[in-house]
Amino acid sequence: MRPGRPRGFCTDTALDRAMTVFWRQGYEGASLADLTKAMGINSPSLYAAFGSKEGLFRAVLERYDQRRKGFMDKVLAAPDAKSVAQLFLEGVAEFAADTSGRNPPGCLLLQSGLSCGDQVIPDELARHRAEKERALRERFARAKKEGDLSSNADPAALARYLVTMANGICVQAAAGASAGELREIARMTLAGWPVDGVKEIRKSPRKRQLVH
Amino acid sequence: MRPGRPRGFCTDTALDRAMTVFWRQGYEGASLADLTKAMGINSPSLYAAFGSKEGLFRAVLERYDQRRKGFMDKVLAAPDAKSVAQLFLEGVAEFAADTSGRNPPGCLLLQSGLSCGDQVIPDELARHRAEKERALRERFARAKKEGDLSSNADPAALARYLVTMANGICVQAAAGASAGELREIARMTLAGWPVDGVKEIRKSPRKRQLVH
DNA sequence: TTAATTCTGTAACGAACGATACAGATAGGT
DNA sequence: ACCTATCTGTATCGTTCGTTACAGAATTAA
Repeated sequence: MRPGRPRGFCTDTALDRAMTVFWRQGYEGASLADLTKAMGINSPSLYAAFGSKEGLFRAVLERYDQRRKGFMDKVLAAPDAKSVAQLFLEGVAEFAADTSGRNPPGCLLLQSGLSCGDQVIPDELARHRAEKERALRERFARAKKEGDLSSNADPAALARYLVTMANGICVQAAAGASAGELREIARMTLAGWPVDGVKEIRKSPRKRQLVH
Repeated sequence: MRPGRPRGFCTDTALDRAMTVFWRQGYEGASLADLTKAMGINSPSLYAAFGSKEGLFRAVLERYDQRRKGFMDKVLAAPDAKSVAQLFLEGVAEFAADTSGRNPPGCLLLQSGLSCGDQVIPDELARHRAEKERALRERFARAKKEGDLSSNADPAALARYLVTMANGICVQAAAGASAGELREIARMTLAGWPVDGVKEIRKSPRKRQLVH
């Protein structure tokens, strides 16, 4: 064991509590006073452990990814592209509306800093979101090779479409939408799962648009 | 004319410049120094005209709605529900990616304060977004009465679905998505315009889900 | 001209911000 | 027991925040 006085708090617990504050108030709206109070520590302890407010934030983001990894793994392990989409969207809808735990509604990767005085924060968050899009894209590319996605499907477009809807769902959740409403949005999206639609629109785009 | 020294700046121009700052940096990330510099005035002028930072922000929101009213009117005037959806989503995609003017990419109603230390700001923004959802909902209810939307369609769900996707598109735009990518997302959504899908899924939900 | 009114620029206010200096407390290594 | 290393709490740092006091400039009304 390393010499010196041992740390008097659990790092992960502290990060979870800080996460709630960033989630609810955003990066800039979360003051050091708010954070230290929620984490149950004083600022010198915070700075010794995480270096700075931005350092704490990055640690929170890592912790978040770690906590969400199980979900993404389950989604990516689904047997086919449509199931991946379904698990993803329904899971996001469920997660975004779930306030049973410590988490506010919505998604940390959106709420904590869509815009900031310092562009570094939104950029970092966009990178984390893009990571999930990349995972979906690669999963769909595999699905295409394995044949459960048609040869003219566009994995990149499908992944972008899904994360776009997922982000929209999170925004709705942050604005107070109910779990039922979010589930319905996911269901509507999946009902129009665009693989067939894209094929169709390429064959006869005008006709498709005039059908009601 | 009212006595006293006349105002030395154009209110609307000042609001437009302030809008850009709020849009890019968010409500809390936009300091008074940033705002007065962009607006080309000193703080006493700002406070005389708008009362406070929050007052300025609310004036900016009104100005934003005013500038976007033409778009929503055009959307709502479309002849049928599908056209409304198409004009709305394609318009949002175009608008969110358009940086030819002063506007940053994305949407002010999201970027300026999805989360804040003071919950009043996110609430106010959510109210403005909900207003557009309401307009779409009422338009779809009319479409249902007029018969160009099937009798089992849900206007509220359709409106919620559309604004959810629109918000997602704005998030993607803020993260740097290209106009082409956003247009494609809009196209994919419209290709799966869920009125048919909802009808279908109610008749045979299991079957629909197994088709790839 | 004078009085009344409103806006402008300078300069500064108290409060809150993120970040730290420092001394005391608590551990391991020898 | 002693030195070194790390963490904790108090108390405070300089900066920036939103906001305003004040005096001078610019206008109308009489």
